[in-house]
Amino acid sequence: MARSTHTDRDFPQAGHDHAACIDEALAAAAEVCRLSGARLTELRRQVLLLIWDSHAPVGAYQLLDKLSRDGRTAAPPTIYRALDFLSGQGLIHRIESLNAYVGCRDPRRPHVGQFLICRECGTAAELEDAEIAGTVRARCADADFEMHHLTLEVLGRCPGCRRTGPGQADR
Amino acid sequence: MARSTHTDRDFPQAGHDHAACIDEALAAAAEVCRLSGARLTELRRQVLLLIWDSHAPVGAYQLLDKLSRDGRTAAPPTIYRALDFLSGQGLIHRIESLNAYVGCRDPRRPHVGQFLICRECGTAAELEDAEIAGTVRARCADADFEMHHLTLEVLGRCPGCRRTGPGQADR
DNA sequence: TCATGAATGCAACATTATAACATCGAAGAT
DNA sequence: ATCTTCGATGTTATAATGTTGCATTCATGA
Repeated sequence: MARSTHTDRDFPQAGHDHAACIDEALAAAAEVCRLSGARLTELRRQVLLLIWDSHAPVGAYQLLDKLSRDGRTAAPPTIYRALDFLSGQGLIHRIESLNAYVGCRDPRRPHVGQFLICRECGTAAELEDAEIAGTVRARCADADFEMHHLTLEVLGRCPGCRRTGPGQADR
Repeated sequence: MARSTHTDRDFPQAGHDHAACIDEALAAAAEVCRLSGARLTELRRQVLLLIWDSHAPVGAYQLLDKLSRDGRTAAPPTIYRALDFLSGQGLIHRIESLNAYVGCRDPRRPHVGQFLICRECGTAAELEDAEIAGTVRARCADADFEMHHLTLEVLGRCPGCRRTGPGQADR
């Protein structure tokens, strides 16, 4: 069966051009906020950048540490408000099974996130697969259940870590 | 499209015979533990019962309160150890998006849980749909990703709550 | 310039989960 | 029957994650 409409971007490779990811994320964020009339303040922009440090989900308190290291005073509400804003704009997703947050690769098109998350390197890839979403919707319809939000997270081992050998520790 | 092999039990109805659910859960638990050689102690049995108070996922500290009301002294590790044991035996599932725990309806057959969770009444229904699981596995294969664990949780509104009217508060 | 409301700073607190170590008790070995 | 052993439980403290409430600042439009 065809891969249907999932994103054309594959699992983030070790040596990819991450600066391009960051540039794209910032450009998309600016556009999304402009269209929605929301204010992408310096703080919010800064937090978004910190989240985009890598493709691995980051915890709220890790972000707090990073903010502090950047010289900004920050208490938990600071970061949680920024996270609320960013996720409200669809710029980031929360990974429920890790209590962590990751940048969205396609915020211009609203969608529910579907994630493959590597236990070894921490990297998360966003799937956004229409067939999965469709099947889940169909099952909800079967059950007469009104679907509001889907959480789909697969934990496992990414292509890169599989190549580097089998015996690594979890994280 | 056919419903494939998902469980024959539908969304738990308001007036169903819950005593039967409890009996079945206890019987299954006894059998599972007997087969695995694990010890279903009084404490663990008691916690399992408390979880089966309803089909709504319960938080660890709610369980602690219930245990205390039952006259048993209990600190957090008590409950978390029981939860670890029960989920290790496949007798309960953790709902990541709620930080809560719910009884498994078919512990004899190991599986990954897929849940429909009602925001209004809290009730969770376990799907265990082979088509969804198959599609997810296929996407992982496409991405050369080694799947270890799937978390699939749909938040929404259950048939019963839909019938009682549209304007209820979340929970 | 002023009024307004959103954004941020800040202190305290609530919730969820784990670590470390002591004690108890069931089950088999002697 | 008693001992030994190891898993299960008790207990205290603490870590990790998230929220409430209120004061202050700042951008924006009247």
